[in-house]
Amino acid sequence: MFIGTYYHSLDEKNRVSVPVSFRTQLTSGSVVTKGLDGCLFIFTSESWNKLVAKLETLPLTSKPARDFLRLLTYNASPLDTDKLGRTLLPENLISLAGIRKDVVFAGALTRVEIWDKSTYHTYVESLTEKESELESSLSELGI
Amino acid sequence: MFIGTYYHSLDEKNRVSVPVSFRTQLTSGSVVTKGLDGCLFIFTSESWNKLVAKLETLPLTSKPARDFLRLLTYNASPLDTDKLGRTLLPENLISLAGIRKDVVFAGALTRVEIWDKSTYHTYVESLTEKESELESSLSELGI
DNA sequence: AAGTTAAGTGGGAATAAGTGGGAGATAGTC
DNA sequence: GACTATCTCCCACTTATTCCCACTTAACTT
Repeated sequence: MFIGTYYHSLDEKNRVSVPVSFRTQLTSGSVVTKGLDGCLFIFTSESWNKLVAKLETLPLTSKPARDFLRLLTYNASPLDTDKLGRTLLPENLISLAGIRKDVVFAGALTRVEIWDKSTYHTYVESLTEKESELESSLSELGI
Repeated sequence: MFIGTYYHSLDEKNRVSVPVSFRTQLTSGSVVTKGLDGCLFIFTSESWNKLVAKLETLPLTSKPARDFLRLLTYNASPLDTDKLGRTLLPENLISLAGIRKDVVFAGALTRVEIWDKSTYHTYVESLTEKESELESSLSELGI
């Protein structure tokens, strides 16, 4: 289970430290890819394999299926860490998430999200503003 | 499993480097052929055999089935690599995919897709535009 | 409060990968 | 049968990536 927010910085070689408390769970086989709302998702190998199993059932002959598959796989990259706990973010993911230097790691239970710091703050502010709307849509979901 | 995007260039002898992370999986018996949406497909011998098995069950009397089978088989070619990890792309596949010099290799789980760089960017932009529609398919898959 | 330990960041060196060119061999044609 | 052209294999150079080490900062313990 991933919770909490951690600030780190990207160095000139596109390396960033993975928060210590996430490291034991992000074992070999974890995958980082394009997420939603402007962030990146890190899947554990377990949750990534579940997703892959579903994606592999998609028919080759369906255009929307191909589009969808490519959206997830083209930008995916294995999350490897060096022995100091850093991972190398691919250029395409850095630009997709608009990451400059300051990076935010945020735990979202089953996955970790990576944000550019300023994008993150803008998003969190918009969350606060919409809090009351959120409550009503949440009750519809039965929470 | 193939994931990620890699840029390489075609030299004057129509050779192109296969991304390192794909090489161990693209063993002898792999096949490159005309793909869909303007790219080429590379299948591993395993995924190629599965596809062939499906194609063989298609009724001879179905025109679309015949068309699809011919599309894949007429242009298929074994993917051989030299000892530096380069493969020679046949002329017909190069022109089919509109490849000039800059080539994109993109992993799509069971297959690798080869794009001309500018065709690739055009396609990815079109993907971005319909991203919100595609996101709704996420929930259909239970993601 | 100070020392010790763990974590974050930066730089440099070694290694691997990408690209281009050349030489040798084979096949086809005159 | 010889010459030419094409294709394939091999080598070398340049660029990129990865690994390793050191320094700094922060946190925790005594």
